[in-house]
Amino acid sequence: MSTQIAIRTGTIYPPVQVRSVPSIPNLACDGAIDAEALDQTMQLMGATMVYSRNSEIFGENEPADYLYKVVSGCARTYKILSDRRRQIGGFYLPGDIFGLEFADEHTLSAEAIADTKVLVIKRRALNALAGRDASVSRQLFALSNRELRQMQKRVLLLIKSAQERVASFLLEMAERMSVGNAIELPMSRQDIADYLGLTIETVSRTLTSLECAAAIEVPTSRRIVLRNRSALRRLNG
Amino acid sequence: MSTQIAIRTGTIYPPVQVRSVPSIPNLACDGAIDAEALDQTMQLMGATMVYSRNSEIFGENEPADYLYKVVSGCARTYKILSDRRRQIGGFYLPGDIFGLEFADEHTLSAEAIADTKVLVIKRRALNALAGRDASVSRQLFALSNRELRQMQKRVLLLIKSAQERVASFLLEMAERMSVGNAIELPMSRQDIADYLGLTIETVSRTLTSLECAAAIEVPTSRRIVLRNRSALRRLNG
DNA sequence: CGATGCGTTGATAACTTTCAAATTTAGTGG
DNA sequence: CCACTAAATTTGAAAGTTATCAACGCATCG
Repeated sequence: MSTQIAIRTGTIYPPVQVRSVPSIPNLACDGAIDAEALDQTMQLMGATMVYSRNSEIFGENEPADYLYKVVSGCARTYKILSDRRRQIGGFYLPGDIFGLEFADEHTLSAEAIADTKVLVIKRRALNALAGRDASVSRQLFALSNRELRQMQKRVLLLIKSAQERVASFLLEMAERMSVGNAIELPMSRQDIADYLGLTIETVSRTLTSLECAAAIEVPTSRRIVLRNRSALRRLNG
Repeated sequence: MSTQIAIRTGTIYPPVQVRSVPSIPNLACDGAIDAEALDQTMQLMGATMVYSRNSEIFGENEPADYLYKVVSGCARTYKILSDRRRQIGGFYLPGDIFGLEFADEHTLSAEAIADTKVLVIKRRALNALAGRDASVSRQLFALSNRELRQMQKRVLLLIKSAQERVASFLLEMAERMSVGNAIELPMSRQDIADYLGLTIETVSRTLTSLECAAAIEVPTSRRIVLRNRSALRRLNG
C-alpha cells in the first residue's frame, strides 16, 4: 500500500497568502461556530486514504503539504528522541484533524494506531479557499489555537505526578470518546506511557491503584469504566 | 506606581480582521526577515512603562489587549496551580515580546523579575496595521510560531531528567544572553525550578554536580560560566 | 502446542522531593 | 560604612516516587 503522498519540494509562499496573513492575536473563536465549513470542504476536496495498523502517515521532516482528518480509526503523532525514547504528540480520533504544522515541514511523524481511514486535503488548496472564505480561515485558526491550548495543558500535566497524569489522560479521553462512562482505548499502554512521559509499568500500576481506589474499573485492558470522576478530578489537581 | 493599563471590555472583532485571517499553515518564516518592521512600529506607537521588581504586568484572565516588548530588565509569565505550585511559562529578555495570547484573555500572569522597562502597544492597533503591512503581520505570525515551537521543546524537556532539564536551560539561556561563556541570570533558583518543573533544591544540587563535573562554573549564584558545552549538550539528549 | 505480543506484578535501584539546618548574600537602618 | 535582619542558596538525611530488570499470565495466531 503506497500511502506516501508527500513529495519534497522547494518552499514557495504564494504572494496571495502572504498578504492575507494573520492579525492572529485577536481571533479567539474556537471552531464552535462555523464548524461545518471546513468539514464540508474536506469532504468535497479531500481524498480518502486508508492506513493499516502501525503504518506511517507522514514522517518527521517531510514537507507538510497535507492536512488530515480522521474518518475512522485512530492516529498518533510522535517523535523519537535521541535516547531512543518516543514522545507522543497527540492522539487523533474520528473527526479530529492533524498534520497542522507551523512550519513547512512536519516536526512530528504520524502513524495509524488501528486501521484508519482519513480524509486528506492539500494545504495549498485549503489556504487558497481560506483566502476567499472567512469561515474556513477562522476554523483553521481555531484549529491551531486548540493545538496550542492542548500543548499548554500538556506542559502543566507533565510537571505533575504519575497519578495525576493518568487521571488527566482518562478524563481527557472520556471527554473525547466516552460512551456513558466507558472508554474504549484504541492505543496500547506503551502509547499512553509515551504520551504521559511515564513507563508502561507505571501506567499499568497506576491504573491498578485507581481501580483499587474504586475510581475506575478495567474489565479488559483496552476498556476502562470511570466510576468516580470527581475522585479523578481531585487527583488531576 | 499604577502599572495596570488593561481595562475589561467586551470582545469586539473588527470585521476587517476576520476577513484577512490566516492561511496559517503555510507561513513558516521565523522573523529573521523583516525583523525591523514590528520593532519600529512598537517604538513609534508603543508607550514605555516601567515595572519594579516583582510587580505585576498583567494577570491571568485579564483581557489581553496589549503586547509587551522588553526594553531592559526581564519578565516572567506564570500560572499558579491548584496545589499552589507555580509553573513558569517563559522568561522574556530585552528584545523579547510577550503577551501574545491565543484568546482574548491572558492565560498566564506576567511579572517583572527585575526592574523592567517595556514598550506597550495596543494589540488592536497592531492588528489594524498588520492588515495593511504584510511584513508586520508576518512577524506577528512568526512570533506565535516561535512561542509554539518553544512550547514543543518544553514538552520534550519535561519528560527528561533533572540534569537534562538544567543543562537544556543553561544552553537556552546561553544562546539568548551569554557574553562569551558567561550567563548573568536575572531569575532566582525558584524561578528556574518552577520553569523546569523541579524543586529549588534539585536545581541547586544539579548545578553543583555540573560544577563538579567541570561542565560549568558558578562564581556567584546568579552568574554561570559554561566550561564544556558539549558535555551539557550530551546531557541534553 | 509453542511462539509472540501485550499487560501485569514484584523486587530493587535510581532519582527527586521533603524536611531541616547551615551558609551565603542582599537589604536596611543606624 | 557597619551591623543586623531577612531572604536566598546550598547541603544533608530520610522518605517518597518512578524506572529498571525480571518473571509471569493471558490472550492470539500460525
